[in-house]
Amino acid sequence: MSKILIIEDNNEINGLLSELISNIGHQVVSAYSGPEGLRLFREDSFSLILLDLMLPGKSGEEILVEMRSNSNIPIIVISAKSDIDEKVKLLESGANDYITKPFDTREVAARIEIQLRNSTYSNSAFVSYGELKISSINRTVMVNDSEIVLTRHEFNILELLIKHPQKVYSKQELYEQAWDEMYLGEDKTLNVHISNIRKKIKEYTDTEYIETVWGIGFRIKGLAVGGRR
Amino acid sequence: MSKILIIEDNNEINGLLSELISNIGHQVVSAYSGPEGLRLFREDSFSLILLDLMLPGKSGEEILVEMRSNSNIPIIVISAKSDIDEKVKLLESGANDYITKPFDTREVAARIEIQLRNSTYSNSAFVSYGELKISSINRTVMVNDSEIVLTRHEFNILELLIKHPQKVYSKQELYEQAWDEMYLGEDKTLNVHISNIRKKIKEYTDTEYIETVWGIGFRIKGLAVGGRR
DNA sequence: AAAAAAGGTTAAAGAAAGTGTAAAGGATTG
DNA sequence: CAATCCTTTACACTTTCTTTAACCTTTTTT
Repeated sequence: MSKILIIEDNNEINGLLSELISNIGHQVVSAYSGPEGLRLFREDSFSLILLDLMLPGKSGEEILVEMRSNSNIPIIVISAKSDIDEKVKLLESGANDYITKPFDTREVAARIEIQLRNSTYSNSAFVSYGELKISSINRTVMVNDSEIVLTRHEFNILELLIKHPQKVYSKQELYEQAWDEMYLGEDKTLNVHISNIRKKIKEYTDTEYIETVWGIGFRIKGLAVGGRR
Repeated sequence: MSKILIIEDNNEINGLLSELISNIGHQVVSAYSGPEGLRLFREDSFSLILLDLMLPGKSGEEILVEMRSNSNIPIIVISAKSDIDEKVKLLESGANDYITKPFDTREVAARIEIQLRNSTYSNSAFVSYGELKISSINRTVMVNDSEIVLTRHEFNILELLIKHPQKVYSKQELYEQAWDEMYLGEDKTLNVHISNIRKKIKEYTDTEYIETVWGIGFRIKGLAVGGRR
């Protein structure tokens, strides 16, 4: 089962797609505007995105480019525009498929499955964040194009943080998700691992990527300048 | 540059596609009938196939099914039929994309690039990886031109690893795919097989090809790596 | 500004995971 | 139905990772 994000302002169409995706056994999250879609994209992690072009707040084109700048998640554009120039432009700037409205639900379902099938084996499934680039399939992390080798737990931790930038992970959440075990409070183990990850990242950059959130846990530090302490 | 096979009986369209593909920098081979296309597919190795549906000799549907039975090569169907049932059926039976005639050449170009971009697929009779050369059809493995004889499970394991270099296979994935049976955790069997494969490979080379990923599983070791701990 | 609380770092002991050999147990085949 | 080959189990050994513990630093509270 995959988690799919629908970005579509029209309530009816959003509902229709949502139902369709549930029916073929996937989990759905709906966004009704560009910024909302981008926020969800950044905070959560999805296997595929269905993107409408005409959106309030921010156009689908802009969203596509923004998502492509640090992820190669499959994106299917759904649009009422049948303008061929637009279509080609979108496909060239990174959309994986382009479906014109009105669409047939079975065709949409089939095209979703094709994308999901492709991305399972494509060894290019990665997410970048600043100088970091992480591949879940290869379980590798690159810092400025140099590979750093992380152990199992180290990788799990960094993967969680990078795939959900902005999100603050409590120590308990981090522990339970990276270890898949109960967290029994007051444990320095996690700190040691965080320390080790930081040390490895520092071999290739001076930027600090893991931010400590006092009294709570950790998160990936925002890239934009002007961070507070 | 990729090698692309066009299977299309209409001379004019075949020529048009052929020119288009050359223009975007790929190599083209043209077939004008189903059987001819299949023969070329078997004899040569391509990165992608453009398949017309209405063909003399053998229908595009049949060809699709036949190719899919033993290959994951990206196949783009190009058809005059805009019948939605047909379209869905084809997409579900393994086509990667479906373009209806008349088509825009730029769109075709863009869709070809998308397929090539996501696929790591190779249709060669042999897959080579460094000094290893593996033939799925003959179920043989050569190391520096000397054949090593692997048992069924040994071959299945090495085949998986080599066909998806870089990808880390968890023990569970490896077991379930090589045995086609449920993995019930904590099993040393896989390790013994890995060990045996390594031993056989070592008869003819000093390079270590199978890398252990601690706590996870195994993968084929990168050929030119600069990783550090 | 001192005390208290939370986090950071290091090194080393201990736990967990992986390796390779050998032999037992199954399956297959002539 | 016996011989053979493959798979699995067992075990002693090696490697790597995780955790503990001690001590240090930073931040917050009083």
